Amino acid sequence: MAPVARPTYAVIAKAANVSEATVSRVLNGDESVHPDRARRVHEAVEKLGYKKNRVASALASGRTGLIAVVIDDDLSVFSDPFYGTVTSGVSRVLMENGLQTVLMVSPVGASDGGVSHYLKSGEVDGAIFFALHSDTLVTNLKKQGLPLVITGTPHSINDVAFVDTDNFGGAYTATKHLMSTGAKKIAIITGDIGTTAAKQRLDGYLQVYRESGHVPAKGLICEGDYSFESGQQHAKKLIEAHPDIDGIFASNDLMAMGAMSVLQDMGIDVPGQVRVVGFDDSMIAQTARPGLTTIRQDVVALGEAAGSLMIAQLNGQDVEPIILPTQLVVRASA
Amino acid sequence: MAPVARPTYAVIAKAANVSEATVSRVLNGDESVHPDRARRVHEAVEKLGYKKNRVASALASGRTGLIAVVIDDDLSVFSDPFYGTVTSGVSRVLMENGLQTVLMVSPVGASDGGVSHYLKSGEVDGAIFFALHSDTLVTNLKKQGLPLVITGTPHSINDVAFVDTDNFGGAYTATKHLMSTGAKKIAIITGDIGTTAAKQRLDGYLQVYRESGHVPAKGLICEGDYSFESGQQHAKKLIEAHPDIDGIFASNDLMAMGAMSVLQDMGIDVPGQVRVVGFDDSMIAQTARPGLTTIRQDVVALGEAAGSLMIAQLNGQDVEPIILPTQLVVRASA
DNA sequence: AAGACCCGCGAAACCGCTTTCACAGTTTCC
DNA sequence: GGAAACTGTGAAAGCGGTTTCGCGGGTCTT
Repeated sequence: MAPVARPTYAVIAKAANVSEATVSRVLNGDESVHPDRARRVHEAVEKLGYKKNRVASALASGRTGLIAVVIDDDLSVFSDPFYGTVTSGVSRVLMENGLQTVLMVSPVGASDGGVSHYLKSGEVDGAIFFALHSDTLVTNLKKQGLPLVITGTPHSINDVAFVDTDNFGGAYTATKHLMSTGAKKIAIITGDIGTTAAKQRLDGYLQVYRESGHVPAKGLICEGDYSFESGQQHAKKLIEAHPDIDGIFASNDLMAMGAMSVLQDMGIDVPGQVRVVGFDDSMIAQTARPGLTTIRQDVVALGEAAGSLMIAQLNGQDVEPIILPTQLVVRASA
Repeated sequence: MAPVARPTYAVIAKAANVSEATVSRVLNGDESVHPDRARRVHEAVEKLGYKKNRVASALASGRTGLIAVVIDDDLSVFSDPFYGTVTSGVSRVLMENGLQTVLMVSPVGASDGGVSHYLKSGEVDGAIFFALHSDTLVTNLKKQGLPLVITGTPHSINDVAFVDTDNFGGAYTATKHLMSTGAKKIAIITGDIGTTAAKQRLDGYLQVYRESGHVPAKGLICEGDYSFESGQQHAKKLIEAHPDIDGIFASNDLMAMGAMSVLQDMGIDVPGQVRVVGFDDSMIAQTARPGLTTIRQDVVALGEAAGSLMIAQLNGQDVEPIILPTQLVVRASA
């Protein structure tokens, strides 16, 4: 396979006139080697173009230099750029620290099955999960001492590192913005309420109402599922039941777009009659007509945060959850 | 780290009362072991919950079970869901074949640098590249005998496996559709012409003209760069220079959306006065108003094809490029 | 000045699996 | 009936690093 046999410690050791143990020490940054010898080793490495065999290194040391990124197949990996974007952020940070990203797109399910086995086999030094419906696998791995990071706030586990967007704050800002532009009767179309993100966004919305001293009228809170279609359906129902609605906060851009399309079809002016705010600041928010006012979350930064949390854990540091701020992006829709 | 020491061959061998060599044979599907002994091994494996240590296996056999997916950092990884989607398709196929995906998002550049080193170090059994600007690294690796697959048609290399969408056919269909719905003067906004995909789509467009016996008027061919803004700019210029244009084929949905937004701003009816067709059938095509007529490419299938081409090569089979068909999706814009 | 320590370094064991090699025990063939 | 050709199997030598252990020599104590 490889046309040129790559040099090994044996070769370097001979060239530098030291033992293999010393080569190992030098290459792993052991300070206790005499500078002269260290220099000789470095020169030999340089001259022979030596590159450590990571596999052999992994076997001997027990550290593979691989971090798994596990994406549940249930999630809408195929339509939502979110996962790819976060993962690229993760990957970059890991790479800068000499680690590689192993991507596992698979039904995660119970604590057996392929993914689980793989993770338990010690073939990775850590794992980064995306928001999962079940926590069992994670608790399981946690018990095994595998460094873990979760992207998205976990349901029940509280002793595991995680990163998330400030969903509450973002939703709060969005709703507040609707009010401050004059909306009085504001509906919310939530995401799949099984996700913590959807719950937190709903809470942010409710908080604004609470502070205003009012209570959202019955039926103003609709449970969507993050899809375009659910945005359409709920918008329709909302308008029929409450023709005087003047604001809609959708928990993601896609549902916001669905809602806008229905409103426009019904001849309702956006933002004249009804203001609409989404969440994500995805591509569709930018290309929409009218441009969709929305809450931007920095998805790359989310991935990078997840990566650094992993690095920190591998270095034995204690880690705190990271919550990233959001930003209101005002366009034409509200 | 691991709370429970995992069993090794030594343990299995003792339990099954055979040698370690035999355990290895059984676990690697060597037929020449007596069924009774094989059964004993399997029972021991089952009972002790044995799982092979892939690292040790990799060291001894030289096969890591890892395939790299290399995405050039130049590419718009962050905005375009394309890469994530393809990669998830790749990952699924590889996983089904007992391989893992190592994701490398990095500036690929010359034939040295991190990625290059990693790939040359024999730490992966193969690599899948996304369309790259430079072919040098690939030719280099090819020479080393590393199994390679390229997603997207490569520029110059012709002895390397690749998968691609039928860009020519898709563009041909798109343009033909514009003509068949009555458009006479059809412009094209191409993608970054440095990419083969953009070239092929342009060729498809030209082919329709050629067959119609006409020649596209000067200035009907604009070189965009796949961005929303470039769609806007070129649409504006086109309308100003040729007010009688009645069809625009944009090489991706994003530019098509840019064009549509400009047209609408100028008070030009789509599709009444100008018909617009995009390429990709991305989310924005579905959510656009009017819905964007476009060419669907099956991105997941593209990834799966890349994966299978890799598997085939690892099995020593000869492989042919795979070109996936496209499909016209008619919506309101044309 | 002698014992206690410390430091830098090499020998060698080890990580867990794969694969070669040789050896009995058969079977096949002339 | 004996040489030749197989067959199934275990012993052992790797794969290429990491890490423990102990040694020789220098430094510190007292």
